[in-house]
Formats: sequence, structure tokens, C-alpha cells
Amino acid sequence: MLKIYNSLAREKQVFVPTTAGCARMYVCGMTVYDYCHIGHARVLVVFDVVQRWLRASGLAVTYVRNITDIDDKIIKRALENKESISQLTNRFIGFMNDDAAALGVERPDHEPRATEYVPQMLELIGRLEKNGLAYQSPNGDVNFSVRKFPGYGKLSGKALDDLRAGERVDVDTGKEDPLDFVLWKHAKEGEPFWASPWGSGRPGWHIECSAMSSDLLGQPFDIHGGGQDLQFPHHENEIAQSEGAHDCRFVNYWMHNGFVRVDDEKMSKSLGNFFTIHEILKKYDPEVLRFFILRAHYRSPLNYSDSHLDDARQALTRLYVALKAVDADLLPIDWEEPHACRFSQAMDDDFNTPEACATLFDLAAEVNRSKSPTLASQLRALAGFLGLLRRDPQTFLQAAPTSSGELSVEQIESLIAARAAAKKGKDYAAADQIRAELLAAGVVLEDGAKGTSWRRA
RNA sequence: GGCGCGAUAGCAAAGCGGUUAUGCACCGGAUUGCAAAUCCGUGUAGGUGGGUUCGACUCCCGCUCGCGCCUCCA
Repeated sequence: MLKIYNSLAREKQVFVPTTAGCARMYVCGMTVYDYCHIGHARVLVVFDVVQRWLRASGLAVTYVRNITDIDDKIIKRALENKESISQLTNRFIGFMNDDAAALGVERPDHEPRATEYVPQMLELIGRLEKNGLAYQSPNGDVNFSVRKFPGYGKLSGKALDDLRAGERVDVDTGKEDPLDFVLWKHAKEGEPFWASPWGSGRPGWHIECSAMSSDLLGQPFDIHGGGQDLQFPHHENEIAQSEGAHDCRFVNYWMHNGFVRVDDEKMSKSLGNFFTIHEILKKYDPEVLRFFILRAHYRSPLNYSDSHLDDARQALTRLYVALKAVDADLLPIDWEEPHACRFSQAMDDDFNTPEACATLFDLAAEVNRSKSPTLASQLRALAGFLGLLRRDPQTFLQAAPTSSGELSVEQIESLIAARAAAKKGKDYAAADQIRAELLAAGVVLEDGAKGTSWRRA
């Protein structure tokens, strides 16, 4: 029985799909004008695991993750780069896909782009206007009137009168209320625009998600996810738009992942303290980054640092070492087996991946003791639900960081052969010398019954 | 000012009203030519002050500290 922490209810709730046997999920994806940072990696990985576990639970999943390919920052960046908007966005969509693939993130069923859904957005705005929730201000923008929508604030727990609109930002005087938000921005000189009943313009940020989610998933749908920072105002506004237009509930379960931090501060583009996935993968194996993310619960803050990744790498190495020692059969999961049972209970408890990982380590210890191919197979299969341990152990253990000028496999193997010869002649001093040399180059040797194997330290 | 979250051992991070989390690091032993890996074992916890309870890291209240949202942000 799967339980999900629902941000709307502020408690864990049993997951009951709208349509039995199906799960429809929408996650707010990226605005594509720059490389993805680790915060984005967290969203990608966390909801990838959610999606995998829903499928593992036997549900027919429709997973949608949108791409915001038109907004102020994109326009600005394209202008700075002296390139077209589509050149810019297509390039970064490519990088995003590369990062996601490296992290073992499966492709969502749909990846709609905002620019492809303008008609649906206009239709939605029309409905809101008809329902008396939208108005055009003198400057040409179409705004949503938050005070006319009764439930405004229910997701974020905010009361309209407590919000300090304009305290940190100039209030747009065209709005009837400072908290009203833009549905349609009138076109300014030199900006891209679409024709509309309210004049030429482009969509406000929030409207795309309302339009794309209902178009692809219907309304209501089951799960809407995203980073915690989107809870207000973005998701609050989505609710206002979608429920204001369709007069029925928008989403049943809201999921918000916690932030990635650096030095106990939120990592964000505005603070400038972010690390890109691209950058990190030069130093660390992508699976290490994925494991690092899944070692913490998705709602907790996750502090990023190199030493934490080093730690994650050591831990993941332990799992692969266990697998290396045993030829795992590829058997279907035995859910009655105690570790599998514990794993699935952990995942059913609001996707408790740290607990799920702990069972993997217990299982690895068991594999080390028993050398059981059946248990090794269990380990592999369970880890697979987290998108982990899917590679050949040797490949993982011997993988060199992309940026390193480390010893080549051939060099390492010839040194190992030289050491074997020295050992055979009982010249241990020479053998140890070679081993020390390799260790200095980041290569650890392990003498076993079947000869010497090696891995990168 | 409003609303919300958190405080666990050297570091990271979970569950749980009473019985080993887990990983990294550390220590002792087995194994090894010596190592590495592995196994066995030990140690190190739950911010602070109260309360509830036979019993609290776990529930309740206060306090302190930290973080987040209220502005674009995953």
C-alpha cells in the first residue's frame, strides 16, 4: 500500500489513483537557457524513481515533464548570445537530455514544450475571462484576479492578507491587486509574440503548466511534482487557473522535493552558488551522483560537497564489489524474501529511498557471506528500481573520470603482469613497489584466488 | 511581519514509545608473503528545559539555533 506525502494535505496519504490501475503524473521541468545544476538533477532523479516505483507497483503510468522554452530569461539570454531563441533552447534541451541520460533517468512519456501549447493556453485564458477571474489591464497584460478565486493559498498555506506583495519588487500598477499574476504578457518591441484575442503577446509562466497538464492528462490527474520553491506562487497559481477554468479539482497529490544546498544555503541560480551536472560529471561517475541524491529522502535538504560525493562513491563501490564476487543469475524478484520485502515497504512509505538503500547494503553483506547468486540477483534487481547497479561491476569499478589523465587499462595490466612475475620469483620488494606505484596512480589491487583484480580508488 | 520545515554519533542519513538502522571514517581480530577486498567483533548518538508514560531519540509544551517560502528559481 503506497503512501505519499501530499503537500496539499500536509500529511502522508494512501495513494488512490483517479482511475484504478493508472497513475498520471506531471512534473515541472526545466527552463532551458543554461546548463542543469544539481538541483535540477535532484528533480530528475527523484521523480524518475517515483515513476519507476509506480510502474513497479503495477500501475500504468503516464509521466509528463514539461520544458519551458519561452520566458524573460530565455529572451534575454538569446539576445546576449546574439542567437535565436530556438537555437538557444534547442541547445540546452540537448544538454539536459545528455545529463538526464547519464544519470540513468528514463524519458518521460511526454515532454511538451510551452511554445507548442499556446492555443491551449489561450483557450484556458478565455475560459478564465468568461468566468470573471481574468481581466486585461491598461498596459495590455491579462491578469488573474486572485481575490476572486476562493481557495487561493490552500497549497502553500498562505492567507492573501498576509502576503507582502511588492515589498521586494515593484508592484505592477496595471494590476487590480498586487498579488494578481500575469496570464498573458502583451508584446514589447523586439520580443517574440503570438496573436491572441487580447492582442499580440506571449504566455505568462504559470499558464503553460495548467494548459499542458490538462491537455495531456485530463483533470483531475493524480500527481503533480516539482521543487519546493515552486509551491508558491507557481503551483498555487496553477491551481487557481485550472480550477478556476474547469470547475473541478486540479490535482490529487502534490509532491515537492527539498532543495540542494551548498554550505547550508539553498543552491540557486539567483544566488549564483550552483554546480552544474555537466561540471560534476567531469569528476564523478553519474551513478555516484544519482546514488548521492537517493541516499537522502526526497523531502529533506541535501547538502552538496565533494566530500559527500567521495563518501557516496565509496559506498557504491561496496555494492559493486559484492556483485563482482558473484555471478548473479538474472531472476525475477522474490518479493517474499526479507530484504525485498523491507525494500518495498520502504518505497511504499513515501518513497523512503534511504531505507531502501540500507536494505541494499544489508543484502550486499549477505551476498558477501553466502556468495549466493540468487541473493546477488535480488540485490541487482532491487537496486534497479532505484536505477542503480545496472552496469557490469568491473566497468563501474575500473571507470576513470573523464577529465583524468590516469593510467590506461593496458598500462595497468602490464604493471600487474610485471608484479605477478616478481611475486612468482618471491621478489616481494619489487612486487610491493609496483603495487605502491599503482596505488599512487589511484589504482587499488586485490589479490584473489583467481588472480589479481584492480579498481580505481 | 506572516506561513512552514528541521536539530540524530567524527561525517552523511533513516526507522522506531522498550530489542543492531545503514554507509563512510576509526579501533581489535580472522584472512593475506605483506596489502586490498571480505568476514567477525567493539566503540562513538538524537540541541536545550519541562511534561505524559512502568519506560521517550521517538508523543506534548516552552526555549535556543538553523533553514525555506512570501520575487525569477528544481
